[in-house]
Amino acid sequence: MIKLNIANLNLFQIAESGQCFRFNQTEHGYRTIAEGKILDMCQESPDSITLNCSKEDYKGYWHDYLDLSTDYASYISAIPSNDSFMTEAAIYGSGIRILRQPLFETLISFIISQRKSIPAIKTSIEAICRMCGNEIDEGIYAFPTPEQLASCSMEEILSCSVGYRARYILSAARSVAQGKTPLEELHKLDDDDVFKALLEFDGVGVKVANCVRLFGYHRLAAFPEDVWIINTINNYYGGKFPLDLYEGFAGVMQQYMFFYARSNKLGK
DNA sequence: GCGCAGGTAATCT
DNA sequence: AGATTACCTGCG
Repeated sequence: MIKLNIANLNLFQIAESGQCFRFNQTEHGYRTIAEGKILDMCQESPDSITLNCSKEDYKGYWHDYLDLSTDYASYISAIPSNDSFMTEAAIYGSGIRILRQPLFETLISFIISQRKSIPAIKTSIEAICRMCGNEIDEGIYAFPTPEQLASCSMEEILSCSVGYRARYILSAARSVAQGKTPLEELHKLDDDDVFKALLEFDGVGVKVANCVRLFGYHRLAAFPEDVWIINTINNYYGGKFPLDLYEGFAGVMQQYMFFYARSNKLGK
């Protein structure tokens, strides 16, 4: 058990921020599953959490997964005081951190996300894990590797309620499994080239590529525009968000905006 | 029972 | 380039 005293980290806010689909509330706290590992977490106070994992796993994986080295307070204090919406939104979601999620899982998850509600996305992802992921613990399955998913038939993938996205999923899994698109290698590229490489996948457009760039590759400059963000910009920024004010960390602002708008059912 | 959901690609003008 | 439309299916 690891106890951390840290500001700007709220498990509820992260779970509801829309960046992750297997980071969910449990009886006692929160649980996330990533890279074949399970992490149980508990919010002990606004400024402290406990993690149920070994020191090795913490240092070797979860520390970076939870993005604990990034100073979010500095991003929040960089918000100009005349941007009253963002000031408010950042206070509201000040515990959000942008996770470093497994690349392949992030890619497939956001391909699934198109025109689906968040609960429906989660249902499909769990079905895929159960269908072909390793069983990590009793009834708990890892997200499949590219090879595992690529070896599934179209019918099997269709059975996970993904509809017309099935061919996108299979095509992406095959491309990665065959080494045609080496996801890990893309880490070396700059933001623009990561974006272009992701757009090569069939079924990946601007929105999904930006989500993978932000939530997988941790490129904080990426600014995914989904319906919540578009509505918010239309309603509160006159249709144009001042991206230049947030150069290099607009993705963090996107998260504050999304969480604030969706939690308060703004826009629509 | 029924519209819609964290979009994308194809097919128009 | 910009606008329009079909698309699977579970959730509310």
